[in-house]
Amino acid sequence: MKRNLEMARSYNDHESSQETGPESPIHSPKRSRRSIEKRVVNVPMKEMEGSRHKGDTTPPSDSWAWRKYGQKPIKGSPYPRGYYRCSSTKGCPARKQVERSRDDPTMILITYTSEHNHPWPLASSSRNGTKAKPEPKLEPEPEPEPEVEVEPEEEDNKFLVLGREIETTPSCVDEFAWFTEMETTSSTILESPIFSSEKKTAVSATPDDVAVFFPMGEEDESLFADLGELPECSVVFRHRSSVVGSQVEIF
DNA sequence: CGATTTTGACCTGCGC
DNA sequence: GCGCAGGTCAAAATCG
Repeated sequence: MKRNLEMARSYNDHESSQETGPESPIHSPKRSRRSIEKRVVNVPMKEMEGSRHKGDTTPPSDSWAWRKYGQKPIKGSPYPRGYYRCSSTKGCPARKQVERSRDDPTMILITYTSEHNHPWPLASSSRNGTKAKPEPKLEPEPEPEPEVEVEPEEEDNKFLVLGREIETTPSCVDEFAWFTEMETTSSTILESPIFSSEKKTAVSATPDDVAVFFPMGEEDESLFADLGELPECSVVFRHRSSVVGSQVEIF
């Protein structure tokens, strides 16, 4: 593997092409990490039974296509960390890191990463029907939640955002064309009951915050029960100019 | 043959 | 400023 100046140049090109490139910009090393949101999810190894591949950093299967682009040994951890990029759609900015928990090797730590303007490509991780029982782990004491607290309330297009009932508006849908594109171009996603055409994809918004929901059925709900309070089929993000690196820990 | 994974090099951010 | 650790790239290998 010879990498010379060409390599170094590609980094710069990548950086400069972000402004004019046709594709959505993916994360650039130079981009401030403050504009990157992270979401950490713990998944029991059990969940991985249905995964296509096995391995230390093999992520649990979900409704999204992920392509591995790197793996690194992490200092202090006996397990390497795998780096995955969303390949469901072209230019998808979402990424995730998968590693075994050093404290509990039976747990897989998944860190979803995306730029703050992009929704989290979260979806079911238990499509094989495996019902992992809810982890008895204690929920960390409620600390000031920087994120929008959202509760899925399936009632047509209405949803609760911070206790307020919000209704879907067409303009909101336009704003999330990213998702629309996902639905039409990814067969993987179409397979998911979450994205089935009959189900309404609800989008709600407030002037400052934006939350997107994918209402789930009862069985889906039970599937996600083990994921704590973050239903993987829901997506929360927001429009805020100053985002302090938010990180949500499940469990 | 196209898509995905592996793997080593390189870049960036951060702490000292 | 330097070194380390984490993150990313892309060629080569592998897979389906």
